Amino acid sequence: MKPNKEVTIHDLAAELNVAPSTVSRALKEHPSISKETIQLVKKLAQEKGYRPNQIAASLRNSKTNTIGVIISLINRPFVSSLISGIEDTAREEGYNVLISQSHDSYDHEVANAKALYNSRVSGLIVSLATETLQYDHFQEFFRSNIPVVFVDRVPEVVPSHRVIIDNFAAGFMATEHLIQQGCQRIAHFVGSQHRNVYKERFRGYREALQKYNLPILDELIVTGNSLSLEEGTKLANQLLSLPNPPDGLFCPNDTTAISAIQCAKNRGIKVPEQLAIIGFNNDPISSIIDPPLSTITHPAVEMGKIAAQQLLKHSKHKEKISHETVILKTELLVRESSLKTI
Amino acid sequence: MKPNKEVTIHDLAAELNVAPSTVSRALKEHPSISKETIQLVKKLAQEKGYRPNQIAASLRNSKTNTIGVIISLINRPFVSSLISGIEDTAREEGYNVLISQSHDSYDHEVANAKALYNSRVSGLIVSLATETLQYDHFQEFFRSNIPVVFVDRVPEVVPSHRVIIDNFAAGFMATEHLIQQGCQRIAHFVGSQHRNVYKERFRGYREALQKYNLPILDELIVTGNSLSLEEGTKLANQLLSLPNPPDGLFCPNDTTAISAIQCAKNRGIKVPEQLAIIGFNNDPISSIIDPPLSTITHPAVEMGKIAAQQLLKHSKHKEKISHETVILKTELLVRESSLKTI
DNA sequence: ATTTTTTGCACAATCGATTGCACAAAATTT
DNA sequence: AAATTTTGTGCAATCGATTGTGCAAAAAAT
Repeated sequence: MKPNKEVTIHDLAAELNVAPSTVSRALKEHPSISKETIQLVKKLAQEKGYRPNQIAASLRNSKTNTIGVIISLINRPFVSSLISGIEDTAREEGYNVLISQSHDSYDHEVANAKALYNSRVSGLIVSLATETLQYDHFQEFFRSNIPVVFVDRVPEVVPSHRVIIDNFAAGFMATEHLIQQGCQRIAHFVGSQHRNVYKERFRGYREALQKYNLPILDELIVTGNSLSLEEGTKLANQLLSLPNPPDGLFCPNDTTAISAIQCAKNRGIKVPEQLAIIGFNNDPISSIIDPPLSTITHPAVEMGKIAAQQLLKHSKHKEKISHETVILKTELLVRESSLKTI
Repeated sequence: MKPNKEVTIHDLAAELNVAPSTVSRALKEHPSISKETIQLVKKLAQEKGYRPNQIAASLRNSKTNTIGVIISLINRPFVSSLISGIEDTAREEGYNVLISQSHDSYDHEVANAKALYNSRVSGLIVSLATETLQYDHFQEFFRSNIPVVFVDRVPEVVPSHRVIIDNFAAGFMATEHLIQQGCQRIAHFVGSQHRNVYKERFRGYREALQKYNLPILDELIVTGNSLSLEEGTKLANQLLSLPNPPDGLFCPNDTTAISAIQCAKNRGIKVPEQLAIIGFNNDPISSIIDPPLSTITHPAVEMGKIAAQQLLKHSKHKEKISHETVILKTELLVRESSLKTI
């Protein structure tokens, strides 16, 4: 008994007095191999516990059956749901998933892209770092015909496969909802304007105000970067310290919306009566906080699934040209934090 | 210009009129290669954009520099933090991270273990599925001397590397805290008794009661399985419908503690005055809910980092024998949900 | 000026699976 | 019965990096 040794096709071949090539083909049920041989090979493979060595196959085929993923930080509700969707779909199809975090840093993103490229991933799913402004680090993938699918935070200039939501429509919808609740002075936390998601949500906000003939006031538009809980608190305090504070607030994520709710409570400002708040993402926390947070649903798991499906489709069929963009549905989820009337 | 072709050491070798083996050694600064040659090779490698093919190296070395991870569900605060820690540490060391979700199913866990084994991971980090009762699917790793590190939810019978917290002490601490707040009838949501984490927390609960001469009452001990938000609500309702309801509750996770708080609020039961509640994990949500939830801190990110470090250590040094167990600190985090006295 | 040691590099096998091509035996056609 | 086609396998090269062994040239020792 030599338990440490892996069984290879050569071992099987030797035992059956056939060539390794025959074993290889038999295992794949190649038409030019007789049924009997196929039976024989498969039976022995089973008995001896043969496991195909993916590495060897990968080397030979220059294909790894592995999907690389670059995201900002796993440790965020939206992101972990996204990955969950990717992983489920990929594994069903026999693909592995290699993940890497950019920590929202451009340098990390570049390094991770290189590492994944060197690992010869079959495809790449990327949600861009906040910092990223140029996209040269994906060129090698394009050149090598390795499909890249961008999700959620996508480049605006690079033609590419994308799976996104309609951030403009969602931003518009959120703002319009606040207007319909009677808000007159609606504030907005602006995220990094390099990123489509925040830029578009902001645009939706502005267009909604215009449609209803409300002024766009600079003092009500405050700019954030990380949009973390801490930053949200800072921004909220800034707004609520205004001589004429807002009566509505559209936050581009739930995290800062939560900050705002807490900040308002601390200051004795009633939500939604004095300040109606709506967030974005429908994080689990949004339904827990008091008052429950109105928000925009974001189909994170589905987005991951579809991104993986797209990737596998392009990976298999080698459809090089068409750059597909899939736009997923979002919905306005009205809870108490924005419900002034009734 | 043929952009699709990858540069190999053979290309470099040909151009410099040296052997591929020399190039290989030069790139690794092997002592038997002259400084000048090393310079030359590195310069050309740089110029031609040479990228080592990990696959080829993996095949040759039977080492992939890839860590496999099996967890229940990425999409949970504790788990995503754990992975985040693993990924950061692994990548620093030049390792890739391959993730897979068991969805708390034994069958999935087995399938994932096989898939990762076939992918020839250099090591495996596992947090067991709730369902898992036997551990044969890890035998191949043990036999092949591939290090396996269990984290948080670890097998009790299999000798192995582990990174855990002292669940018994934590459970004791949480319960003792409630007792010290004056609770007399302390309830507990019991998780799956196959899993060390829930078993030990439960044991801590019982021992604390005994130490303070409080009775262990069956009616106050209700058993859950998924310990989800929904299940928590069900269990909480069950408890609060008792003729003589509890005045304290120790939940083995924050999720069910949140359910309990909301459930109590809905029934007009005051937390913590009528029902003091403490959770476990210190999920982000725990500080947001009203009242803020007392809980036990769980160093998820650190746990991931240490698990990865342990793995890499064992992977590199081939220290086969010693099965190390690392126990991380947890702390009682008292917030309002359990604070009866001043 | 020899002999011995050191230095620097090349050769060739190896990791395990894949695949184009060749080729003998069997089946079919004339 | 001879010629042709089909069927089933084997051979050998390939993917790209690694490494033990061997050998010539340069350096050091005699």
